[in-house]
Amino acid sequence: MKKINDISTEDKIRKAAENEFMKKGFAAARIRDIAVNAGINLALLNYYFRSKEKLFELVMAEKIERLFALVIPVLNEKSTSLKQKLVLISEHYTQMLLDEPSLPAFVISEMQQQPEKFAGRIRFSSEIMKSEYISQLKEIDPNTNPVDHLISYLGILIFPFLMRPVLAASDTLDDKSFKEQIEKRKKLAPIWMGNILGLDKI
Amino acid sequence: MKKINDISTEDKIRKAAENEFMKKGFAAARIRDIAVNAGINLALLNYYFRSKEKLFELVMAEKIERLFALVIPVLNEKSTSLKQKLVLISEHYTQMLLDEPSLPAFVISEMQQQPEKFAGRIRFSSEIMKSEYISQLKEIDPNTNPVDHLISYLGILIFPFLMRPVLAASDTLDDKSFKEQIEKRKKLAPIWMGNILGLDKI
DNA sequence: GTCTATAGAGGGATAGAC
DNA sequence: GTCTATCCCTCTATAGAC
Repeated sequence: MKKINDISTEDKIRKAAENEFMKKGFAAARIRDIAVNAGINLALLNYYFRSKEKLFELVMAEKIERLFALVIPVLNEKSTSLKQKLVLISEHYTQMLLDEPSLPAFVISEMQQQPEKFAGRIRFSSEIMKSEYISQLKEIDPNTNPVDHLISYLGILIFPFLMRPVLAASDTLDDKSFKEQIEKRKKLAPIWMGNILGLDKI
Repeated sequence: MKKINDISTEDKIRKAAENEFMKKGFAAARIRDIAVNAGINLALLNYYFRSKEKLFELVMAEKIERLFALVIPVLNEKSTSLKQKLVLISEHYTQMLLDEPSLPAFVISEMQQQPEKFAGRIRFSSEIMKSEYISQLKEIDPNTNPVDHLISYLGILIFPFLMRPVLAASDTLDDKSFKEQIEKRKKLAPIWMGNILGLDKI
């Protein structure tokens, strides 16, 4: 038992596991390294979490939530206009991604490599189809495909973070100028999406 | 020595390596499995390619080329309009991605996990900045950021393939309906990008 | 060029003392 | 709860016969 203000051993391991898995992915991650970075040893890690797999699933569940659940409350909000929703989504995602830039690549690559693990865990379009956002979109254009548009919007917002290694390899793109570029895109993205949806024509 | 029409051992290994690396990523891939799927054994694989690392780099180099180089000739073409370039990019990428749907997730995740290997290999924005596409874009709006727009466009085109496991997990999205959706997006994407760039206002 | 056999290292997991 | 020591398996890579 630790002092109340101390970080519990369990949380230290969890935190170290996040770093390791996010940096190297499941297959390349070493639970030995997680233990060292948590300041404990291998046996104790297994005492708390039973196996590498179980520890990974815990981390992953939280990351998925963080990546996808962000958008749901915004889409459901009754008091905001479509335009406002676009602005809010851009702001929320940009902030979260600047805080955790490698989150999308991590989730995407693990989803690709072990889709079994995600079977029950993602409820995406069902929640979206019932949202306020859909109603507002249908008002503008009854034939529109809302999931399609949302994918495009998330692509615009998230893709720069996936391409960052490419940009960094060709340009000399340091942290500062990347962040500047992202801040500009944060403002532009809802306008672009408005153009796609034809919002200015109303 | 094989018959001329036979696939050489080297190519059999290469092909099997592609499958294995694309499916599991570098860290989880097993050269034993590559050897088995190539119809040979482990020792022979090392005889041809020296090491797992070297084999991987060969595969990766080709995949990067396939993913990024596709867009360069289109951007450089002097005889096509901006609108036509958008259509061509959409068509080329859609066709390539339908042919090899897991290519982007593979490249992105390996880039993230081992950026060292890509240092010299990607020349992206330098080639783009000199292209015909840039001149045409500057005519419309001298203040536009062409790399930014290109990232958005590639995001729109590529992101659905990265999200596919998500879509498959929530909907029941089979191969056929995914392909239909992509074919629709192929036609819509250049229009959307035209809206973003304000092409219809000219 | 192609094989069998094995060296050699590293990783996940557990036994058992404290 | 936490540690040290170790088991045991799997993987890459190579030696050496054919």
